[in-house]
Amino acid sequence: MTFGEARDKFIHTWGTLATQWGINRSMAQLHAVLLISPEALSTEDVMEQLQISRGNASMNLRDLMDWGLVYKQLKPGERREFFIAEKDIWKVARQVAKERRRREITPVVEVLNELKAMPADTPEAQEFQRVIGGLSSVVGFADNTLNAVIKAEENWLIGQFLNVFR
Amino acid sequence: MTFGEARDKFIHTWGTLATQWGINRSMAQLHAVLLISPEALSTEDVMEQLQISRGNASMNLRDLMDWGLVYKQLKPGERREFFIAEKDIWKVARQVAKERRRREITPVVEVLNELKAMPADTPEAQEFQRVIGGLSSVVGFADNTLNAVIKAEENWLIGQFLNVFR
DNA sequence: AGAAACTTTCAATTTATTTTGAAAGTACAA
DNA sequence: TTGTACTTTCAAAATAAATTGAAAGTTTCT
Repeated sequence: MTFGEARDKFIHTWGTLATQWGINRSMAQLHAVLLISPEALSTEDVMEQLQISRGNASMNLRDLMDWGLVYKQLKPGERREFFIAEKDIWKVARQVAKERRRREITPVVEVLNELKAMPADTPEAQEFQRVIGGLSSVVGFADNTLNAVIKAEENWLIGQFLNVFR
Repeated sequence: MTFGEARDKFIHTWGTLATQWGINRSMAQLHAVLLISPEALSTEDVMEQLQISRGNASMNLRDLMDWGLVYKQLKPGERREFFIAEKDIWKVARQVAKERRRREITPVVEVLNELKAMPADTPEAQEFQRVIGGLSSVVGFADNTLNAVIKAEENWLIGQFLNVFR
């Protein structure tokens, strides 16, 4: 396997994983390209490397910046903008955990808490409360796990689950 | 809020969360309906409650059974099939963790390991290896966390992250 | 064997998401 | 203030995903 093949395989694999978890493929692939690039890249660069349009690149780069995963870099004497990815992978993980928690988990926790306040006065309502309660603890676990990632030091996290292996 | 409104809100919220994490909305809503139903439901029942077609119901019920989240139940004297959801929510969580790990995480771990074997003989290849290495440990953490859910007792899991809160 | 009561499949359709590309916008230089 | 070199926006087009519904399949009963 040549380096080019390895790079393409990585970009492809990362895009596939992303779509399976509800993230836009182009955004993930753009991120992958920037992650493995030693230098900052221009919009033209990523357009060419991924064969995507200017509009697509512009919008997804902006989303990546919103997620705190990519920074704009201005080079002196250059009018166009360059982009560079956050290189600390654990910081990337913390950032993703933070955003997904904020956007997706927190709203669900709020709805579940609201629903918990409903009376359990019929068999249906009783079963409903049982399910809401159970899901609350599962979602709470997910929420806490994301929180752990957000707040944790890298070493603590890596160690945290090593015992699971042996 | 009436019970009907609460039920609808739950079904809607669950469907939204699912799509955000790459799971089909109908499948999640079908699951929600079965979860909160005290008795097993027929295909007709769920078709009516969610206003979906027979084909849609049939395919998604099959998927739910493939995921190990729903069981077929035959009633004596009834020709048609009834469906009942796994009621132990932590078992549901274990099952989902197991399936997503198997379908989505494991293949990525394999590709990352394959890519790790590439030489780091140029600046590009060196940066590439740095990224692959970092992602391996992040994906490894996710993999271990899912594994913990899969293997753990409910009580252990709930306790595991309580310290994060205080 | 045939009919009744159901379930499954899948090509066609609909809906949702992503992508494009050109117009509009912005910033700088002359 | 005009031109140049860019970036952003967004309506339209393309693509992907989900859904439908009717035909085909299955099982059970007579």
